[in-house]
Amino acid sequence: MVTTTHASEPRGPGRPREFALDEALDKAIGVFSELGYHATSLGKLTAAMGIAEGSLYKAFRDKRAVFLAAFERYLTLRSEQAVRELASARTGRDKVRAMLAAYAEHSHGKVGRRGCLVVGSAVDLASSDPDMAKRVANVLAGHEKRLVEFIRQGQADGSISPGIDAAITGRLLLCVVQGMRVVGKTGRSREEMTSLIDNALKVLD
Amino acid sequence: MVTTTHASEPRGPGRPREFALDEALDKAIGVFSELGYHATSLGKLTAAMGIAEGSLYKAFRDKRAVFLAAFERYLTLRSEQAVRELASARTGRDKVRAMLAAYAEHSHGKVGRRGCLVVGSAVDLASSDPDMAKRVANVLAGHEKRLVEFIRQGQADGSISPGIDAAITGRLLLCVVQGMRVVGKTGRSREEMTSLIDNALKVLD
DNA sequence: TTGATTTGGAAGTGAGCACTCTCTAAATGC
DNA sequence: GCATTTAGAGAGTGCTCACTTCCAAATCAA
Repeated sequence: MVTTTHASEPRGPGRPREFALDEALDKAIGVFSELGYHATSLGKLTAAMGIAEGSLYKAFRDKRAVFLAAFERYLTLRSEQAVRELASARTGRDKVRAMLAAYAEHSHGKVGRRGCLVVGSAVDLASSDPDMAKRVANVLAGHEKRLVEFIRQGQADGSISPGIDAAITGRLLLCVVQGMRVVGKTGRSREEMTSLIDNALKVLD
Repeated sequence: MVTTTHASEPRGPGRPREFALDEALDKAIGVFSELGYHATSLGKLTAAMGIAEGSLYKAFRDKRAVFLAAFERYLTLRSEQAVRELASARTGRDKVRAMLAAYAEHSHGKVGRRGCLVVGSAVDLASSDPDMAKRVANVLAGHEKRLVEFIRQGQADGSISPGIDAAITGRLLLCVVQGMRVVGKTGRSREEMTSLIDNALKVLD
């Protein structure tokens, strides 16, 4: 089977890997998101990924390396999805709205209960793993920067009031979307989350 | 010394407890908030609380019971503090502002990095401990209800626009404050957090 | 004082953890 | 086809975990 992200690798010697790395990582994302890093034992991890412990340690140095790979893949997937969902948005305001809508969709029902891997990392690992803390901080800073850019763009295209402070408002909206992820962990409906969007957009006026 | 919350207990027979329960719980709140439930070992817990394992198990059934007691005390302390900080607020708008300000004060610097025990519980225990999940959901629902009441009060006293939907706006503000706690874990300055307050209040117009 | 009762504290215990070893299977290259 | 290389899988390993046990110390009721 396909071994890594690229289908046609320049196959070397040795027995080929029997499982798809990315698919296994997708399962890992699920367990880590649901239980957090510390509560996820290797038994649960291998059971979810569908591979034996030995095989997992052939592919990754240790548990932390698995988490790191899952974390990076999570970011890639979410980023790709964001690009898709923002494609149709033209004005800066539409882009902000699309971003809020994307978070609303991820913050209700089963997926909402599962939670966000970034938020989970921030809570579970930030104090014990300085490197992970830095990564999480970078991700949130990136989201913040993107929101600020959307706001500036909106101020340029006229869809957002020129009177507001883009930096502060961007940070505020970062809090809104991260907060949606936390509140979504307590089991909320789609309507409860999507109804927030238009109200949140009032900070752009 | 004093053993429990009430100084003058009707002392029974036996050797008196040598440590103050509430003070020990305050230390427990610190460790649990910083590391989360699963990453907090009994060794770290007893070291922080300043008591031996045997003594801890005399006072609590198990680790979960310690966490539960710390959780309840955390809620009590925060609630008492909230009452104090809201005392001077007269209008509904002022009460909402005071609540945002309180969260901003807890979401920067060292305390911000330590994180919120409720948010931590939501992320670390919600999926593995249904009872804790329910407790967290109840706490957030309580905060939401309070915010909604403040908004309704503000609409009655004229400090908040009567045109807005109190239920939705209250939920939105809940996301804002919980999000501040998440973002605050990545190390933010006081100014970064307090500057959000006035911008967030625009959703009341 | 004496006996009952409870705490303090350290040593001990079984379970579960992350991780490794070993052996077999399956691929490539000469 | 044989040597080499890598993957798969399960048994094994040492360690840490939550939790218990045991005994000395401290207090109260008689």
